[in-house]
Amino acid sequence: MSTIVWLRHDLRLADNAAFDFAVQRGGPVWPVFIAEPDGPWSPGGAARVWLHDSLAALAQELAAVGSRLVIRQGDPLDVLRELQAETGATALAFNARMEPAGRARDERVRTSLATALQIKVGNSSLLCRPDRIATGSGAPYRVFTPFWRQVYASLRQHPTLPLSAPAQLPAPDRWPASLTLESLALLPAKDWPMGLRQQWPAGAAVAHRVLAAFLDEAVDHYAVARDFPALPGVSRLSPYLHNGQISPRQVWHAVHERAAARGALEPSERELSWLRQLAWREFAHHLLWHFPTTPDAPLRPEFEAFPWCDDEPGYRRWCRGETGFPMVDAGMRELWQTGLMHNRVRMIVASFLTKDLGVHWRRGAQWFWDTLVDANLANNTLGWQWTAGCGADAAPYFRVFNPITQSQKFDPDGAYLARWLPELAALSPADRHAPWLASPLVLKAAGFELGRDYPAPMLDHAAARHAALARLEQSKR
DNA sequence: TGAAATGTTGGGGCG
DNA sequence: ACGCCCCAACATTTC
Repeated sequence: MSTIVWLRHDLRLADNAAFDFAVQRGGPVWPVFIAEPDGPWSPGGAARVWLHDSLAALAQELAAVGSRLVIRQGDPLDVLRELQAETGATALAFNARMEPAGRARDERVRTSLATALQIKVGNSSLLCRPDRIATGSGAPYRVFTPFWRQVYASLRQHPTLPLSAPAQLPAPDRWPASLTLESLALLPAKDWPMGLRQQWPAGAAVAHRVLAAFLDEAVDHYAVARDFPALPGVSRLSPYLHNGQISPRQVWHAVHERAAARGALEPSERELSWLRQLAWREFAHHLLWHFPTTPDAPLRPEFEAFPWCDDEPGYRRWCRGETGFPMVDAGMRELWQTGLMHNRVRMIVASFLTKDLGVHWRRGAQWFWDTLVDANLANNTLGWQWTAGCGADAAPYFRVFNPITQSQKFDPDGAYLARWLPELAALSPADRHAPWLASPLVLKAAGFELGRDYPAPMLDHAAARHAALARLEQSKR
């Protein structure tokens, strides 16, 4: 009796069905991570850095329970075959992936190795398996609210506790060879903001501290504070959820424990407003599962022929945060420097790219994929199709964000703008939202020159909005 | 999980 | 006292 545990997006010991299976079964356990050849949606630059640090943390966690992390590289099926031959393992356990390429590969591994190994496929990355939830007519959900209602009802009816972490993992007598983490070359050679790694200490223990701090200090204000990017109003758990350093079930359970601690049977409205966001993650995976072409193709087929603009210079200015619209640029610079962008700002920059610039949402999705630490195919696809208006439960195409109004509304004192655009800090908070509208005398007095210290706006928003609506009209015909 | 255009209402200044 | 205009505030429609 011995088990290979193949780890991917479940880099934790607790609430991990694969480890649970291996320990229940008894005998030595070989935890293995396999770096795969680059495919179309293989991890982007920021995600690779994050993966590097996450694997290092996992190796330490494994060492603490008497085990190790075996690192290999190559086609997973070949590598797993080799490992079986080397170790004599009799079982393989892993947690199912939800994105199209991962599902196909899992299926290939499962069927190819089924005769040689006992295989356990767990489900530890979602609260609700996408194939176990459907509308009354049996179709997949395309609208969030009814989806959420069903998820909540079913979890309330069948609450499940997170699995506990094994206190000890039985080690084999002899460890197979392992690559070093460094040899995977996940860290870029140069030119990457080092702030990124300081922002995101990796590991399950950190993830649980982040969660605990959020529940202590912020969850009760979340419903309001989450829209104000200058405030510490959001959990910042998404990178940990993506890698599985914390599981959604652990998060769900922690909120229910918090409610139980004050004698409540159910979470408060405020706590639910946050769990609702966790359910958006479920919804995104639900959609990706049932509509696997959506990373590249619009869910709503009428958008296949949409007249997107090929504005390459505009796209580059957007990427660099040099559009001249402070709220857009602040978000893009936060993204580049930290690997994360506040969700409210994500909607604003995404609207700017797809509506004001008219650039295809896939270009934006690709940039986010390369720069986000929490880059996740399901969430990224949902978010971009939502903004572009071509997805499930999407904002109608004509819903165009005004980057100035949004800025005034959600960063009224300009603190977020000043944080990421220090060149605007000398201006009064009111003038930061649209410096080209400020009085020239005031700008001069502040020693600020538009075009020198900060770019002039690259377009006229009102005109861009009309052009966007005209493109919609054009695509209808 | 918008924003702009357009419509309606009501208070107050004024002749 | 009255009608008229202005305009802010709010509501509705439209993109």
